[in-house]
Amino acid sequence: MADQNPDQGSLNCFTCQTRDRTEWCVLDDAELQLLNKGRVTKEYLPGEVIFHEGDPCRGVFCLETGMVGVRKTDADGNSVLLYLVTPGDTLGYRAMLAGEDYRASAEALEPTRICVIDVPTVRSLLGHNPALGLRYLKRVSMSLGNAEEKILHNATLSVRARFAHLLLVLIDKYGEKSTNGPTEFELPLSRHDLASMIGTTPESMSRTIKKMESDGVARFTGRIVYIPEIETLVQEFEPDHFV
Amino acid sequence: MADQNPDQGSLNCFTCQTRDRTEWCVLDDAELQLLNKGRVTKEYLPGEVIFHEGDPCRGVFCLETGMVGVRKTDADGNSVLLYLVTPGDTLGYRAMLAGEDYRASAEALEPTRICVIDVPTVRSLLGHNPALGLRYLKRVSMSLGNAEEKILHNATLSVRARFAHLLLVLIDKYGEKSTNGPTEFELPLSRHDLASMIGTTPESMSRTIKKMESDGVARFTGRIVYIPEIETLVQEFEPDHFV
DNA sequence: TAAATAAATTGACGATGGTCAAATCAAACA
DNA sequence: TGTTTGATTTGACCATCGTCAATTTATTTA
Repeated sequence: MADQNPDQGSLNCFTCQTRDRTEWCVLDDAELQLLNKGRVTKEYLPGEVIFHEGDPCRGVFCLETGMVGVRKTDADGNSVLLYLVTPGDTLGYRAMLAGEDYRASAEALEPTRICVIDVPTVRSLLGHNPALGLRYLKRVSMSLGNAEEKILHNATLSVRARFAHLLLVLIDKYGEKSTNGPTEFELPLSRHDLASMIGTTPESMSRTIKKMESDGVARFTGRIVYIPEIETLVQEFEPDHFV
Repeated sequence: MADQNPDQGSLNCFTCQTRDRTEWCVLDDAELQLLNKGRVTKEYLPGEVIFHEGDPCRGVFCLETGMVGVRKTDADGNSVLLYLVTPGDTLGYRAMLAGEDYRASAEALEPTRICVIDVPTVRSLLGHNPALGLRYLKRVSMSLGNAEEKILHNATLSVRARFAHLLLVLIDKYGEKSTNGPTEFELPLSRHDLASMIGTTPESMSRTIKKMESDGVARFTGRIVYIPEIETLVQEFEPDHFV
C-alpha cells in the first residue's frame, strides 16, 4: 500500500512531498497528469554535472533531495558560484523561459535526486495556465532583484562585509531561525565555494575567517561556525546599523 | 487630421510609434483599449526622479522619448548604475512582477516622456493574455542572465576589461553597427556614470581612459570616442580571443 | 564676457586583495 | 595504520584600485 519509498522518493508528481513548495502548486489534477508524463527522475553524485554552460536547454529541473550549485565560469577558468539549489527549488528555468542555451552550469554538491520536466511539457503548461506564468514571473523577478543587489554589494563592500552577509543569508535559509543570541551552524560549502560565492579567492577567504576569529565575531571549526552574537554580523554588513 | 503631434508624441496607445517594440505588441484592440485607459503620460527633466528605492510600485513605465538611468544606492551613498532605459523599453516592471517595492531608483538622464500604466491594468492584462506574461518572462529571464554575467565580470575582470566590455555593449546598442574597422561614437553618459556602470570610481575611470589612449586603443574627446579598430576592444575583454 | 559652479583630471598615498609557492591539515584509501 | 591525495592555511610580495586633496577644464549663470 506504500505509494512511496523513502529510498526512492516520490514515485510521481501526485505524491511528491516537495511539490507544494514549487511553482507546480498552482496546477490542477489534469495539469499534474501532464506534468507527471513529461517527467523523468535522475540521480547525481557529488561533483556530477547536471548541465553545462552553452548546452541547449533540456527542460526544468525539480530538486527533490540533495543540493546543487549553479556556477558561471569565464574563458580563463575563473568562476563564481551564483546559487545553491535545495529541495523544493526549481533549476534551469531561466534558460528555458528566456529561450536561450544555459548561461551557467549546474553541479551536484551532494547526492541529489532531481525530476526533469521536458521543454514541450513546460511550454504547454505555461501556455494554458496563466497562474503558472505569474508564479515564474514572481520568482525570476525576485531573483533579478537579488542579482542586482549582489552587483551593488560586490562593487561597494569589502570581502569581509560580503562574507558577513553571506553567513547571514545562509543561516537564514538553511539554519535555525534565531534573530539574536549565539548561533551554531554547519556551512554547506567548502572554503573554495564560500569564496566563489562572494567573488574572492580561497586565500582571501581563509584570511578573512582568521581575522573574524581574532576579532571574536565568529569561531570556525571545519564547516561548523559558532557566532556568539548574530547582531555583530549585521553590523559588519551595515556599518551604520543601529537598533 | 493629424492624430499625433511631434512635440507631444503619440496621443494614445493605438498611434504610439514605439508600441511595436514593447511587450504590448501582443495585445489585441480590446486589450489596447484597456491599456490606453490605464495610461497617463508624464514628462521629466534631466535629474528628475521617476521613482525611488523603497517606494511602492506605481505601475509599469513605457519610455517614449529620452533616457532614464536605473540606480541602486547603499546606506553609505555608494551606488551603481544598473541600466540605461531608452525608447521602446519598459521600466519598473521588475518590482511590479515580483510584487515588491522598488529596489532601485530611476532618474531621467535626458528630457524624457513616459507613459505610466497603473498596476490594476497591468495585472488584468497579464491575467487574461498568457502571451503577455510569456513576453515578460522572456525579458526578465534575459535580464537575469545579463545580471549574472555582470556578477562574474565584476568578480574576475579588471576595470579596464570591464570598460572595454561596456564600450562594446554601448556601441552595439546605441551606435552604428559595424563589426570591424574604425568607429566613432557619442557616449550617452558622464564619466561618473560610466564609472558607476562598471562598479568603479570616476578617478579610476579617468586613469583607465588615459591609459587606453596612450595604448592607442581609443581616443576620447569629451563624450566622443574614436576607436581605430573595434577588434582590439574585444581582445581587451577576452584576453585569449582569436579569429 | 566674467564669475560661479560643476565635472573631470591629476597627484600622492595606502589598503585591500590577488598571485604564487610552500607548508600544514584532513580525508580517503590501500 | 601508513600513504596518498586533496583541501586549507600561511607567508611573501606587489598590482590594482580606492581615497583624499588639489588642480584643471567645462558648463552655467549672472
